[in-house]
Amino acid sequence: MNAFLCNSYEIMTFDHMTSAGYLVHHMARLFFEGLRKRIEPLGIVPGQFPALLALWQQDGQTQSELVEKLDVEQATMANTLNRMERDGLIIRCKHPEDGRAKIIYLTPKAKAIRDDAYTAATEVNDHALADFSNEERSQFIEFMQRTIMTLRK
Amino acid sequence: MNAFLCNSYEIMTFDHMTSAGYLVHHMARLFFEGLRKRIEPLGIVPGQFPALLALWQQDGQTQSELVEKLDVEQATMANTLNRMERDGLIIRCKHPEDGRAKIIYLTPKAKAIRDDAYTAATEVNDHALADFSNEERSQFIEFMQRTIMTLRK
DNA sequence: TTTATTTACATAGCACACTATACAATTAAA
DNA sequence: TTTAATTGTATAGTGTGCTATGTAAATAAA
Repeated sequence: MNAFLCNSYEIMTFDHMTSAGYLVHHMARLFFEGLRKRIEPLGIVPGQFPALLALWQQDGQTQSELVEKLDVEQATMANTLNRMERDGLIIRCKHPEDGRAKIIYLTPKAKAIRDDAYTAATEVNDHALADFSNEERSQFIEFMQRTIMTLRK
Repeated sequence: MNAFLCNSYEIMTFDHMTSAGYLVHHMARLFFEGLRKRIEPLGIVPGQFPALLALWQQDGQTQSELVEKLDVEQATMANTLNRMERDGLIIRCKHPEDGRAKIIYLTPKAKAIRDDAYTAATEVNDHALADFSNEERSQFIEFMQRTIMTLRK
């Protein structure tokens, strides 16, 4: 259980139960799947959530603005937007001033599911932190924010 | 910044900066990429890490044992093992008693990189939590363990 | 003993992350 | 003004997760 309980260096191993990276990865998969099940009825998938959040907050952004805000690679964003366009969640319009850029607009379908999507995401978060006190909860959030700041450099 | 600062319900939005799921997902991507860069010289990729950890700890396990320990789907494990076999990290041998099962053994190549891989993973964790006190660190780890327990049901 | 169920594994198909690369439009330098 | 560098987007290729499905071997039920 604890590395210090090992009786020799030879059998002392990297412990996945106390590795931050390992735990983060495991958590991420569980959150992702929890969200997937809840938003499936809405016709969206977890990978579309960040872009939807940004566009619900402010419709009509360019791809590069979304890339900046969501901290994903440009190619990832382009592919995600392709699927969202295919699924009737967004349309891409020409930018009036910049011939390279395109402006992303939400369709009525995407606008309509906003509140249900918020509810689904909140449910996942609440379930995950059900046994946390309010103080623990905000401390956990703060720890994660700090970690992200550090890793983004 | 804070939902309570919004002056009306209408413009109050789900905040990605305080959503546990959003933060976990972002963290996971950053850890993943940090590890990727460090273990690339070793000839392995982050998705192989969990299986390698389990096999470094105990060589010669079946696929179903790994699936159980790593909490991934059987298909995910099978595909990961396919790539590991292709990359010369493991070999699959017939199980002496069970004709369905196969036993996974590490190759010398996989055994040889163990210590360097531990070092790489430790570096990522230490970098991510560089500004955490020992107490904060263990609290963070405990929060994540609790979250995983809850989400696994 | 024959049949049904369960178990161990493989594969197909898809989502979503990445790097590497290409190209056209804009902006800066010469 | 012509050329060079930068910017916005798209696509190809790959890794790693998922679900759904198929198959052979082992076990349970009949």
